[in-house]
Parts: sequence; C-alpha cells; structure tokens
Amino acid sequence: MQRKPTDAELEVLQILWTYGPNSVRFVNTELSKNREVVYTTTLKMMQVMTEKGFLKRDTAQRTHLYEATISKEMVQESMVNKMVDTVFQGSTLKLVMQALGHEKTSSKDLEAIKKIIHNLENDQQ
Amino acid sequence: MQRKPTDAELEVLQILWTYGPNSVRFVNTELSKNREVVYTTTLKMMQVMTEKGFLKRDTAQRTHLYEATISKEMVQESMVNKMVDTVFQGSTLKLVMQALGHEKTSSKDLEAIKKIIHNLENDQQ
DNA sequence: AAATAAATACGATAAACATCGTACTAAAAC
DNA sequence: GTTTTAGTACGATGTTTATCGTATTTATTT
Repeated sequence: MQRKPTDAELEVLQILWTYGPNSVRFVNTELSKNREVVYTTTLKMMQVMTEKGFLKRDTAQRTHLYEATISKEMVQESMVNKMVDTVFQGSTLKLVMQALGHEKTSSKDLEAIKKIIHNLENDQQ
Repeated sequence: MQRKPTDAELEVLQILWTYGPNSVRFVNTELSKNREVVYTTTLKMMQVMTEKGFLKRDTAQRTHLYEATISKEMVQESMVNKMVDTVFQGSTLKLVMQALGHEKTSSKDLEAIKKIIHNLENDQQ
C-alpha cells in the first residue's frame, strides 16, 4: 500500500468490503445515501483508485466490476498503528483507554475485551 | 475544530503539546530530527495553522511564540471516533480488538486495561 | 554605524484531491 | 432501424497541501 486511501476513498472501500465486487452504479447509489455525488465523480474516483492499486476491475462485461485489492484488516491495522504513533505517543494502552473511556461501551463488549485480555495473558507465558 | 489537522500539522501539534508554547525555530529543529524541513516551510505551516485556529501566537517579542489551541484529548477523541465510524463499522470493540491483537501489549498494560474495564462496569450499574 | 545574523512576510509552485461536464459507445426499447 | 438509456473515457477546474525562495525587518556583533 503505497499511499494510504483518502477519506473519500475509504467510503468506497467500505462499500466494496461490505457488499463485495460491484459496479460503479452500485457504489454511487450507496454513496448517495449519505451525501450528494454525481455518477461520474464516483466513476473517476474508482478509476483513480484502480491506478493506485486499491481496486482491480473486471472489464469482461460492459458494466465493469470493481473489487477491493487491499483488505479491511490491512487498512485497519495500518490506521491504528499510525494513530498510535502520531497522537498516542506509541502507546496502545492510551488508545484503548481513550476508546473505552469516551464511548458508551456495552457490558457485553466489555466482557468480550476481558476474554481477549485473558487469552493474551495466557499466550504470553 | 472546523477542519481536522493534516498529518504534517499533527507533527507540529505533537511537538507543541509535548513542550508547550514555543518558537518556529524550536519546532523546526524538532521536526528536523525526523525529516528534512526548511525553516520557512515550518513557518508557513504554523502561520496557516494559526489562520485555521489550531494555534494562537504571541507576537509581543520579535520571536513569536505559538501555542496549540486544540487539546490533544480533543484530537484523540475525534480521530478515534472517526476511525471507529469509517473502518470499524461503528464498533469500539472491533477497534480495541485490532489494537490489542496486533500489538505486543505488555502485561502491565493489560492489567491497566482490566482496571479500566472494572471501573466502567461498576459505573454502569 | 556598518555588517552580520535571525526572524517574519509574502508569493509562487507542484502535486494531490474531489468534482463534474462533455464526448463517445454499446445495449435496450420502441 | 431509430431513439433512448446506461455505461466508460477523458479532460478541465477549483481547492488544499506542502514546499521553498526572495524580500524585508529587527536585533546583535564588531
């Protein structure tokens, strides 16, 4: 991943991650649920994203199908790492504290996190 | 906070958050430890950041002093929230899982997180 | 006071982003 | 077989970002 995706590009990726390979029309319709976008704007963006290597496309049919080439997990990881570095002084703990402290985390989620910690602690020995 | 700070602006903020109000010279020297930056580039950036409202400056002396007007906590919170929304489907849990799963979190940090969870669980009742 | 150093002000520029209009092309509908 | 619809291609534009050079001003040194 040379450049990181921009905010607008993340919106496109999010849709393709959720629904799988799809047409420009589909992505544009999804995007339009949040904000106004002209069809050719979405088209151009997805073409640029293909040049950048974020997407690949299947041109077999008249309606081209685009697919994300970078995984959600990769992007999540690189974004988390970058954020930890730039605003949390390299401390994952601080990030987690922020995330838990300012959100109303459900007790079900808290339980899940406890389980993860439990597993990590066992692994580390 | 109208616009969010760019990556380069975050570097400047980070320095001012850490060392408090300081001169362009100081910030530029700090930045230069990581990468090459010409003095006037840093100057211009800090002037722009002042226009944007990210910094304020004291021009009483010939050497102006710049200070961050947005707190680290505010930026941290807005960045975490944005990230949760854009790449974690609104789930703080997923973010925390990512953060804990892919970093080597020390057992001391894990203990700290357990304490936070404990406190949250008590608060919620 | 003249020369040097250190600061700010300002404008120019190149690249990246986001947006959209127009032109063209292929399929579908009539 | 025309007309209408739905798609891609491509270029233009305005804005933001990051960068830096030059000019100017103020302080310090000699």
